[in-house]
Amino acid sequence: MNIGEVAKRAGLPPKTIRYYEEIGLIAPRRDSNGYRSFDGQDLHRLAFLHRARALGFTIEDCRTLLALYADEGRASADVKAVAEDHLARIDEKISQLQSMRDTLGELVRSCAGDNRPDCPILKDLSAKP
Amino acid sequence: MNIGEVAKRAGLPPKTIRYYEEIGLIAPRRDSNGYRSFDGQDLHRLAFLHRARALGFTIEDCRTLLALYADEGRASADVKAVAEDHLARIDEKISQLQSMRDTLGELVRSCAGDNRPDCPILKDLSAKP
DNA sequence: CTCTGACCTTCCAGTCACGGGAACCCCTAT
DNA sequence: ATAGGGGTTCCCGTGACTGGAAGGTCAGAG
Repeated sequence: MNIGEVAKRAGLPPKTIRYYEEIGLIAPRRDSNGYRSFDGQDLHRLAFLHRARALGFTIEDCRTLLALYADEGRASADVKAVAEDHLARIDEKISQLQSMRDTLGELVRSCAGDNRPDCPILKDLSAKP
Repeated sequence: MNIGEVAKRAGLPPKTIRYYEEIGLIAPRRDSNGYRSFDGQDLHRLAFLHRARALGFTIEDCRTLLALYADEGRASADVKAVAEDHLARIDEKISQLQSMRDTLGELVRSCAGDNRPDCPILKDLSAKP
């Protein structure tokens, strides 16, 4: 499989696949003409990466997860630890965003949004602490 | 005021303040020795920026908001529009994260987390579509 | 007067996970 | 022979900073 074909199947842009090779997440072999040649296992790893990235895991998390996946003697606790850390980061991010959203929503709600200059949003932003 | 002093008062690192000057968000005058010299208005702008960034506005949003703030003839509708756009982006981000969180939470919940290798998390990541 | 240490300055590099684009090579079909 | 649609490498840019190096400035201590 050439890169275009595997890209379509894995649902990742060719650029991203080249990048993943560059940082050592995959290592497809090369044809005599220099083209990357992907086999089923490469595709499988790429699909894995696609799914893991869609769940928000960082590239380094993905590296760890791929290593655990390849390690038959892994402990599921190690996988779970990675996922739990990530989950905690997501939760933190969500609560930050929700706090922003609450404040901002209140400001938006209280702003007339007409052609007069008075604006509680600007008033809040410029409030002395 | 030197940069250290204004940094403390505005709650921003000196590095960030220099960066804000570089991209034209502030323009403090300079002392004869080359040191930046901040007045009350500079401090006020920096506090404004600090607050706006804390609400998640991008730097370009901040630039717009500062311009609107300075414009006595502004329409509050323009301010509200910026805030509403931003609010929409936040909501989208939150729902993305929550969808990740739901999936990931389910996976974590179903993983034994012991020293056996079987792991539903890896199973999910490596599932063929 | 010198020295120390805390400031300040600029400039350069790195972050994260790619994306755009240039310049060039390869393969197939017409 | 040529046109097109692949592929390749390399370099730059993204957002919003952060770290660090190399060096100028200033106040107080000895």
